[in-house]
Amino acid sequence: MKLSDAKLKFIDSWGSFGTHWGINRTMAQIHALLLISPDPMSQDDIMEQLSVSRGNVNMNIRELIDWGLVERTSIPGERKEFFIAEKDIWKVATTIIKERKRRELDPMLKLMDQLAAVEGDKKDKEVKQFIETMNGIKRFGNQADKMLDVLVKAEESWFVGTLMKFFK
Amino acid sequence: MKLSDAKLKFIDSWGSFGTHWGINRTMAQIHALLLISPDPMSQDDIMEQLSVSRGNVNMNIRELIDWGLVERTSIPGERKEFFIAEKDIWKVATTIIKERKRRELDPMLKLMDQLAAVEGDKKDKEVKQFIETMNGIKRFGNQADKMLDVLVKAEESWFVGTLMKFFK
DNA sequence: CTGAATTTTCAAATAATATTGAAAGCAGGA
DNA sequence: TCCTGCTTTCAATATTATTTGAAAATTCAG
Repeated sequence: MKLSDAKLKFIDSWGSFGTHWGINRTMAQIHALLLISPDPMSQDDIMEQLSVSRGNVNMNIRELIDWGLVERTSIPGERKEFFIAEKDIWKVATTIIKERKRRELDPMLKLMDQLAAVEGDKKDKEVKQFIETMNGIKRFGNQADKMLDVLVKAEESWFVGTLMKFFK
Repeated sequence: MKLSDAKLKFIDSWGSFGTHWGINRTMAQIHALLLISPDPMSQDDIMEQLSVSRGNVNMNIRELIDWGLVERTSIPGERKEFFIAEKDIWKVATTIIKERKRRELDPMLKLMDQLAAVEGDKKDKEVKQFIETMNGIKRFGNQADKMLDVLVKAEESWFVGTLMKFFK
């Protein structure tokens, strides 16, 4: 397969992969494009490569920066802004985990805490099942939370070396 | 908070939580409803509680069964089918992990294998960065894959007891 | 300060996705 | 077999999410 085809295929797949995980297609595609680009790219470069509008690129780049996956950079002599992606996949993954945990898991667990305090007769099977479900989610969520914290803080080398050996 | 309010809140939140993870709102809501229901529910029960159409309930229930999160059951004397959700959150989570791994991670890694074999001069920085990115994703993906396999096979008690202690 | 280059915003248009509901399908009882 | 109650399908419709593009804002060199 030629590089140009492989690039297209990768960008396309990373895009659909993203949509299955609640990330919009263009954002994932821009990320893919920057991941495989050895040099910084401008908004115009991205617009051209992906055939999307300036506004779209602008918004999604901002989002990527917000997530900590992309950063602005400048090229001496150029007026435009350029962008570059974090290339270390381990860092990419831990960044995403950290952000999603903060944005979604943490608030969810907070809510479960409130809901587990529902009033009502704990002998009533409706009430009982509800509380049990909330507690189950809380328990699991807190475990996941702790585990992800450790994972995110761990160095890749430590993680791979020690944990993998431990695991089998 | 009253049980009725808490239920609504939970169903609603589980629904939006789902949409952030590539799961459709109604499917997540049906799952939520069944999770907190101590008794099996029929399609009609679900339609009524969530105010959605029969077709919608039917399709999403099928999907949930497909995922292994819900199963059909019957109530003696009743002609209708009833449905019940797996209540053990640990099992729910490992089922979801297993399925998503199979449906998304595994195919992605297979693709990366193909793409990493791109033809072209490995001295060329475009080719080099592309291959490095593919390899990075593969390496990470394979680790995640192995780790998730262990996780999915592990018993909750073992996992919590041993791994958590290890993790500190 | 001026104006050209660049970036940002956001209402409107478009595209993608989910939902409805009526018709078709199916299973069991009489 | 035919009827009845229930389930499934799917084209039409509605909803939600994404994208566009032109105007406004910003930046910066001269």
